[in-house]
Amino acid sequence: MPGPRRSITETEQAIRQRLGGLTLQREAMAAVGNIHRAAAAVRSHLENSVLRPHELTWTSFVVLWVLWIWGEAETWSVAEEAGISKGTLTGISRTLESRGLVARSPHPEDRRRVLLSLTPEGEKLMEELFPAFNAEEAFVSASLSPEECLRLADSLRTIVGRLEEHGEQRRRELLAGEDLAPRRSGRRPRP
Amino acid sequence: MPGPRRSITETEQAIRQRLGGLTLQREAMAAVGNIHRAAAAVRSHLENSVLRPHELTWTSFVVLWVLWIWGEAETWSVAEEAGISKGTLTGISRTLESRGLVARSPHPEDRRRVLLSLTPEGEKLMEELFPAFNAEEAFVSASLSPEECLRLADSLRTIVGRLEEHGEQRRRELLAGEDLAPRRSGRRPRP
DNA sequence: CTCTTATCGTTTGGCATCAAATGATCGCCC
DNA sequence: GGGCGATCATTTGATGCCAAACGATAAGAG
Repeated sequence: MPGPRRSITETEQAIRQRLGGLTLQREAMAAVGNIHRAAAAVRSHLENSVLRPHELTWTSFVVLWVLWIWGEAETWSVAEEAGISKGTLTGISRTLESRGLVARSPHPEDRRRVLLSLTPEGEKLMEELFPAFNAEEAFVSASLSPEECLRLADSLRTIVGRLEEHGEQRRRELLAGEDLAPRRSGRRPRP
Repeated sequence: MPGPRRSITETEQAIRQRLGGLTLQREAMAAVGNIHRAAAAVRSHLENSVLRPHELTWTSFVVLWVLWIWGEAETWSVAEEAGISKGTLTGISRTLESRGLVARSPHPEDRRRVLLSLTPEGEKLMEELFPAFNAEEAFVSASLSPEECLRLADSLRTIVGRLEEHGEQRRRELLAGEDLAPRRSGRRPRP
């Protein structure tokens, strides 16, 4: 563990000094700033504890989880439920299929679509893994009371819901006047 | 926008059905499950609104932010403050340096270390960009009252603090008996 | 001084991730 | 039933990201 670490409180004091003159939404800044930090910390902890022996990443676990909860489902729906893009899901599900945890089958009525489901081994893994995963969820939030956990979850849901509902329009408004440089990422059109 | 989307509440009903027989920490699950979701949503919104015209990712913005708040700092400290690994910071700071936003200078007393700081252009950018960034932080959390924002931030800080304090020991305990396969990622020892 | 050990930042390998392009297939209209 | 646009999963290219290996330097022991 490296030496002198600045506490979060110290950080916020430094911010206050630096921004003393500016009007700003301090509450919003505190909330948003900590969401990403907490997400990274929790993800790292879970990947390096319960998921590590099974060589699963956070994302591949979430995909298994979605299939466990919802049963057989179409890929676009799994991607949305897991919060990843369809392209990412293609890679993840290929990996999980090669490990025998996930099965892919063609949609009976539409050959463009693909259905994903857990194999029996996948089910077995989740039945064994999920209690351990949940125990770690409990560990990371053990300093909060159940009521605080629910309030936390509720606030986060509110934010997600707001972005799902109004985010796209907001971005359109903000970027209306801009002419954006083409993104670096993404496939190039063939010449 | 794709068609029938399952609401979060529907999801949680399905979970209850699937896990009806298992004892589990539902509050913890709700909290952890939503942290990652909210973080991804917020990050995506900010990258695709205020950060997009400046071609900054979330992470590179955070690095600029840390340097803006703390001034000149050593790389390990910036990495920790930004919540990324040293290796990632190397790439980020190289990019930011090539764009003239960040300067690197050798430590006066130890030639292994490197000091990072904002260039005047970097400073100028942050003075202009931060208010817009903060306005979007306010937008994403506008459905919450200031008190709810503070409570949210506080709960998240509690989780981060707990993991910083007890996470490593917990992982050691959990993995004590396991013999882990070597990780897929990471540099290979030369033969 | 020489040797060893610790500690920097950087490099490297592998996966995750996204968005746009792409090809396959479907639905519809005439 | 032939064609045309919409919609699906996949491919592709670039970047983000981590952890371990690595080279350079510092600090300590004898």
